[in-house]
Amino acid sequence: MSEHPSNEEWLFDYQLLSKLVIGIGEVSDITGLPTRKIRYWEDKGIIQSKKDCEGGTRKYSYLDIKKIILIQELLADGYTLDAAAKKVENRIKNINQTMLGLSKYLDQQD
Amino acid sequence: MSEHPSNEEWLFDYQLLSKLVIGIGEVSDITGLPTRKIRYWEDKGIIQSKKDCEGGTRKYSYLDIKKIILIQELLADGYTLDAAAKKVENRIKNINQTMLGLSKYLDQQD
DNA sequence: ACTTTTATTGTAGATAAGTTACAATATAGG
DNA sequence: CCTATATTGTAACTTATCTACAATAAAAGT
Repeated sequence: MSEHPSNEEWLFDYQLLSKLVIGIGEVSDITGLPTRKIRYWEDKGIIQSKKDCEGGTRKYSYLDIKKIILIQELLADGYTLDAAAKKVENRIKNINQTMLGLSKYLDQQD
Repeated sequence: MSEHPSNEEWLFDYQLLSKLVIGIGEVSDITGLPTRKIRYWEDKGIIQSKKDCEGGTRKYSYLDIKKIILIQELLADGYTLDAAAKKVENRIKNINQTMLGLSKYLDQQD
C-alpha cells in the first residue's frame, strides 16, 4: 500500500508523458490533417517535429498535437497560417509555465 | 482570456491523451525492452496492443507503457511473468478508477 | 542426469509507414 | 493577370514493423 506512489502521481507522470512521441500517421488520424499538410506546415516553420537523424521519421509530442489543433481552429476562424502560428506561440508559452508550476506542486506532495 | 479553456483543462485533455498511441519502436526506446520481447509478452497475453487489422502495426497507449514498466519492476523483484501480470491487473483497475473520478471532477470545474 | 516449463532471442522474407524532391493546382487580393 | 499564400500529387527510396519459423538458456521437477 505504501510501496507505490499515489494514483495521482502514477497517472500524471510528466517524465513519461514527454517521452510519448507519435508518428505522423497518428497525428494525421488524430487531427484529421493529411500527412502532406503536416509536412508542409513543418517546411514553413509553423510546427517542429523531432527527428533523430536526416531521413529519419518525424515524431510529435502531446504538446505538438495540441499546437496543431489550435492552429486548425485559428485557420477556421480566418487567420493566415503565419498569424495563427504567432498567436499560438504565446499560448504555448503560457502552457509551459503551467506545466512547470504544476510539476513543482506535485513534487512537494506526499 | 475567456475564449480559451483554463490551462489545466488544456493540459489534461483526457480525450486527446487516450488517442496518443505510439509504435512498438518508441515503446522499446522508452522502456528499454527489445521489440522482440514486447511482442513475446503480447503473445503470452501479458499485455495487449491495439491493432486496426491483421498484419497492421501495434499501437500502445500511455497506460500500456505504464503497465510494461510496472511489470519490469516486478520481474526485477523476482516475480514470474504470470505472477507479475496478475499483480499488475489490480493496480490497473485502481488507476482506471482514479482516472474516471478525476475526469468527473474536472468536468464540474469552471 | 534429463526432461519440462518459463523466458528470451535470432532471423528471413514480407508488408506498412514514412522520407525527400520534384512539380501542379487553387484561390484570394492588388 | 500576376503574385503570394496554401495545399496537394506522386515516384522512388528508406525505415519500421509484421509473421512465422526455430534456437537458446536457465531454473524447476522428478
